[in-house]
Amino acid sequence: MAAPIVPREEVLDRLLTAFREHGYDGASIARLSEATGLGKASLYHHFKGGKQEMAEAVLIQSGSRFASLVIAPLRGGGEPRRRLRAMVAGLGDFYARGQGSCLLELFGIGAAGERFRPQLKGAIHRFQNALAAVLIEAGLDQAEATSRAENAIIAIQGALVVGRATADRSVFRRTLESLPDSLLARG
Amino acid sequence: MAAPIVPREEVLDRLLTAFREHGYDGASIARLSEATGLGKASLYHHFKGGKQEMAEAVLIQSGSRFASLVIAPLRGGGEPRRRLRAMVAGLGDFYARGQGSCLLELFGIGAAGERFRPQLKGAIHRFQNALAAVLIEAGLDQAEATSRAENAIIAIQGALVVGRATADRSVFRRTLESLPDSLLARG
DNA sequence: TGATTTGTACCGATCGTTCGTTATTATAAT
DNA sequence: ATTATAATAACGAACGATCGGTACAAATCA
Repeated sequence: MAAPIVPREEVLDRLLTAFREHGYDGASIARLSEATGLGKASLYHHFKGGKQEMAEAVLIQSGSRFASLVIAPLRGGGEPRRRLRAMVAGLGDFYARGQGSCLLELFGIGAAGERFRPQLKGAIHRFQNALAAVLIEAGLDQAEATSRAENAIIAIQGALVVGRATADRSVFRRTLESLPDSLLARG
Repeated sequence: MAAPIVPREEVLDRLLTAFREHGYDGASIARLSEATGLGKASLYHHFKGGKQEMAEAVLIQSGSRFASLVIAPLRGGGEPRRRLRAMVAGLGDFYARGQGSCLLELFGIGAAGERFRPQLKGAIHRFQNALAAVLIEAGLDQAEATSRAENAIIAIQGALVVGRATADRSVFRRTLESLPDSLLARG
């Protein structure tokens, strides 16, 4: 069998970058072809479902990367605050320090929104549950922990949007830095 | 002159809705034509600059609507908390209670991002300044007021993203409701 | 009438997708 | 060890449809 010139993981990486830069609609097959170095026909060889399957594959890879970079540190041992700081570091990596848009935003728009909603929904709830579990461990009751976890996710998404619109990366950095304190604050 | 069947404001309204639903790239001229009830030629007669001019006009109308629904209540008289609650009501209207995406997100992506960044940036700063002014009046120092105002904007944008991805409108409502308290909290 | 708004047809470019074909390579048969 | 087979990987070219945009004449008003 013929060996792939560029491994699948690398292809998915480049697809992710392209989707992040242009959104689902804006990322044309021509652009995805250029971004991956694969011809259009080759892309369809690997993703028979076309653009939608490419997006789904990118979502899956992105999900497992999020799991290892962000969720895993939350589940690890140690003090809650320490784990939250590890999560913050993971978030910084995952979002390329604020430069990378979130697929939640990009795939939540238009026709893409309907198609990918279940996966987006699942990703958000997994994150929220993992985060709330740490807060409960830190002494908060279930309702408060769930609420704060949701607020944290909202803050992360909002910081990405505002940071991108203003071309100011410090927004994202500052938001991340404030997360552990605001999550664990008493009251 | 031949009287326009549908007034300009109404046309802009429908364009806004279409842009909100599909994003800049996803909103094709055909869709915009269908959404407005105007033929392509009519659209190009009113917006000689094409799609970009339509988007700019929508941004301008959206900006002035935001000014009257959200900014104006902040500048009005009365207690700070009262004004913040009026702002929250205005935000609910402006974003159609969370159903309408924000042009900040939609126009911040891809090619649209570069074109509209100055206007997005300006809109954010006007909002932030008006919000911070109220907080300063309520006794906060400049730095803290500016920071809280930014966090509020981040929360609003984040709530729109998360609410859309999860198809849960209560996220936006709850975020709005919590704004006055979190903005005015002492500490 | 004269100015303006609109519908229709059309443009070249690009969209997502598929076709037909050629390299490359692991496996099976000789 | 050599050959044949089958599978995978890659490509250029083209598909019909739609893209954003334009030309122009009929229709609609003052």
